[in-house]
Amino acid sequence: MEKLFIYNTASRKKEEFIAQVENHAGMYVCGPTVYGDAHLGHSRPAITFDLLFRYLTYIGYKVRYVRNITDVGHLENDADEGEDKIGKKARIAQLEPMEVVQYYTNRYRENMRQLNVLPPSIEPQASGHIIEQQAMVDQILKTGFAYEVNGSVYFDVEKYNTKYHYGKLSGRVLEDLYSTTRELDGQSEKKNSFDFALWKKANPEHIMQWPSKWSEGFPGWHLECSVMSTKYLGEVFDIHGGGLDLMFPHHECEIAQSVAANGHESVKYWMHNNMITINGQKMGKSLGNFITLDELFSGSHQLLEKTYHPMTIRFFILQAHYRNPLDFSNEALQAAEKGLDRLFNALKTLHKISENGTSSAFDIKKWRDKCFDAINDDLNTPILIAHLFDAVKFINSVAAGSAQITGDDLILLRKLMNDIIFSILGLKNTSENTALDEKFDDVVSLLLEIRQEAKKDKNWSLADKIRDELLERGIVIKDTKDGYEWSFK
RNA sequence: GGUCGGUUAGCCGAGUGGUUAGGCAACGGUCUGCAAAACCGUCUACAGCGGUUCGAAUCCGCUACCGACCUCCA
Repeated sequence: MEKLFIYNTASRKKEEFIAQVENHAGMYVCGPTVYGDAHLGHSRPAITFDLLFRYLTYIGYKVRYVRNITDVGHLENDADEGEDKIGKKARIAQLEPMEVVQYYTNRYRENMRQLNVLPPSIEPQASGHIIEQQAMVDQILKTGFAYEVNGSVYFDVEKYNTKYHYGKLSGRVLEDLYSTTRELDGQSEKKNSFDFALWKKANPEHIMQWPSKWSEGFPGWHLECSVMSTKYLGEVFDIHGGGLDLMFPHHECEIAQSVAANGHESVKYWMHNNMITINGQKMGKSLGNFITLDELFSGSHQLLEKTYHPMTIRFFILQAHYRNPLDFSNEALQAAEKGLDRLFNALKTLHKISENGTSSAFDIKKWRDKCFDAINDDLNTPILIAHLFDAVKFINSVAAGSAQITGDDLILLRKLMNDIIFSILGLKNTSENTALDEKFDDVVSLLLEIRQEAKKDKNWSLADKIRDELLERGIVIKDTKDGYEWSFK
């Protein structure tokens, strides 16, 4: 099996991935809070961990991938005084909270499908695990790291920190938090402002609440991940992923909860993807500077110069390393689009060319090792893609007759290119047609056949007319050596 | 203010103590009725100032600038 090294946020080092259970890998990734459409930022963790999911599977692990849907307990603004995000949306839209949840969950899944992100093995919802969350609150109360006030239960960070280190993941020291954590307006029920809710008593008008021994209420946001990861992956599991912005306080709180409840940590490898920025600033819902995925795919945002195919987005994201920030721009996206086209054209060429020599001008086995070294090095897809373009150049040279390839090498190169591009990187051909498109393709092809005949008769005015008129309707004609190609503008 | 990270050619974006990352754009060429596309070739940068070293863009220090987290966030 390939030796995979991944950067563990907990140790700030690249570590060899060694599974808890041989040949099995467990992954938990923080999914979306379903109160709005997914934006470009959401695509990064989805694609990053989809890549990991695919790669672990590819190299032979049986992977259980859990990605949650947050549908309750996630508060707006201040951690304790804010309104539940789903509840707020439901109130404004005059819908049942679960209608909001269902609507945005469906849309999220559709966007993920478009990005060719595989569905996780399990996609649990917080609202479906209220009982388990209550059990964990109980457990933490029992071990003494939580306290109850007026029907709400809070995690006692200060007490926890006397025995363990609260802040170890994000490198925070509790003493600093005293001065940097914002004080709440009015009197808080909490002993300290950095304590966080495990169970919140709901106001009577709160539309999402469940009975419990403490109060009619709802679980705290951080709890769901601790509970659902444990339930489906065990008390100790391999990988926990999520956006860098969740490291503190969300993941820190998860660690504290697990340790308080079970006496030990659950996660072996913490992985965090970096942010997507726009004009150098983080793209986020609360900042109002985000572009939704639907807007990207349809070009309907004022910042967009054109529509972008979901695969362009995927390739754009894979061309940067997941731990570095990635800045959005039309120019960068269009560069990715053209590069991806070039890659797929070469792939098409690769299946057309045939053996043309007794030795190859390109050491395929060495190239293979370089590709896997790249991805094994903390999923370094930019390097991997750079290697793919080395192969592209070679393939084109073979097609042009200026390089040789043996039959065995051709078979090997085809397999490797397919494996890397489709199975591992999860890219899809952008010109894949549906049944409806085939009819359309037929009609356009008919016009282009007529144009070919006109060209043969040197009837340039008719040939140009067809080309120009189609262009006016958004269809671009490209003549090739042995025919033509067309695409939408 | 605290903590952490970053500053790479026109743009995006990797990486390494000494040898061309890659993509896009640009330029030159091949092909072509024209155009586009495609293909081939060219383009050698690492914020500033010190230090370590035979050698640093790569390690260390300082300065400047940028960002993330510290409140919900992918």
